[in-house]
Amino acid sequence: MKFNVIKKDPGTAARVCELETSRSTIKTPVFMPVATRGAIRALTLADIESIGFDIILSNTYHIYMRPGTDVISSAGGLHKFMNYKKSLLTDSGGFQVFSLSNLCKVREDGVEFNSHLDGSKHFFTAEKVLDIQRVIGSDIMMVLDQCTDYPIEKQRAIAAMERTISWAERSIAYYNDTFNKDVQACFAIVQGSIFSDLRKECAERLVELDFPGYAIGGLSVGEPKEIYRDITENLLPHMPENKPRYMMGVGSPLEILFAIRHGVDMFDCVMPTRIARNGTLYTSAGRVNIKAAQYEKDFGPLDENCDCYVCRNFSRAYLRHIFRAGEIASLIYNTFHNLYFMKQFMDDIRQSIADGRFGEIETKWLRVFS
RNA sequence: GGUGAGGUUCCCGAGCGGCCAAAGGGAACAGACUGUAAAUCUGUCGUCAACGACUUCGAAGGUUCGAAUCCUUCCCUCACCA
Repeated sequence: MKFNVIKKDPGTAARVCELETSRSTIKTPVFMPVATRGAIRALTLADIESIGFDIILSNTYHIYMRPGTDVISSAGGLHKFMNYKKSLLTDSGGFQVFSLSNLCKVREDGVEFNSHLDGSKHFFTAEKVLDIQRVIGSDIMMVLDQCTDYPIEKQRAIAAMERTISWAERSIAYYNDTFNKDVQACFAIVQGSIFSDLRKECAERLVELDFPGYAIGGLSVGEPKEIYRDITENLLPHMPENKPRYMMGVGSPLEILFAIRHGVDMFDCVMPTRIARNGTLYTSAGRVNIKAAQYEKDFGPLDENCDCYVCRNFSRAYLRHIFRAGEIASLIYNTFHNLYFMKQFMDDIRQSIADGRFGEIETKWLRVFS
């Protein structure tokens, strides 16, 4: 993996970079759609390619549980299995430690899971998670971390952070010893919950380990926006400038915008696809709840400033109707539009940084989504 | 024509003397969703000057301190038999 900073915004920490894997070149800031189980919900890969995404995300835990590494290995990796040719980042399963917490137990040397599919018992260690990602063939692998809930007592946040760092130490040693760095990169994850001193400490200790990239985990898990902003703003200066910076699981346009301002390069989030399936759509005028009665006879396009397939062809009234009727096409159109929107949104921001007018574009989007 | 079952709040459907403005679904309306156990979840859902009052359970009478619930008559559905 190669990484270059192309342009820095003079007024903020926002920047345009190029991330090059063996499979594609990714211009950042970038939004990565989520294909947890090897498919973007409701869309085909052709849709993803037509929108123009150069990188998507999948999940180690889910792929490991089903179809399992045996199938993926036999298929020749996840890329071949799903016939995807561009870059793939895989989350480690650390988030599942948090979101499936009733099914798993964190221990010093790893995480004990009960499968959410059949209840079977599994054990993940820092090394095992990298081994699975080796089989998957991810271009960017994530280390096993311990994502914490909000709110959480500081003592527990410290424990989770220490465990995350200790797993990161084992991860980088294993990575350096057994992986081809040109083919697979490995990112560390900063934890520390909502405690700025912990975030700083965690970042500094992880930076010493010299990972190819750094992620921020454990944010947007229910904490107030003020806290998210505070942590982001204070943490970013401690993350290396010459390496990609990835905000995991974020998010909404405003939070992405804020993180970009402070120097974050990469984002992934289920929000655009999930809210699409639940009837909320992003437009150049803000969020539109397509279920609303006010659109019953609104025969105009969803977003007159959007030139996606959905906006060029269907009215709000029709989109509302097929959503209410439970038509599968509704999920497809809604998801397509929201991901198209996210792509345009990121392109718009990236272009503005390149043109030295990030502040102007930031103001525009702030107005739209506030 | 005969016999049986039944008519409940927008719809389906429970309730069968007081704890019933009436369970539970659905629909409708509004909201949430952030490294996906989510095409999921939450709230509202008779009226009003609304911690209280008023009008509802096919219709009209009646019994009772009190009825959607019991009795009488009527209207209407459905099933089977002729």
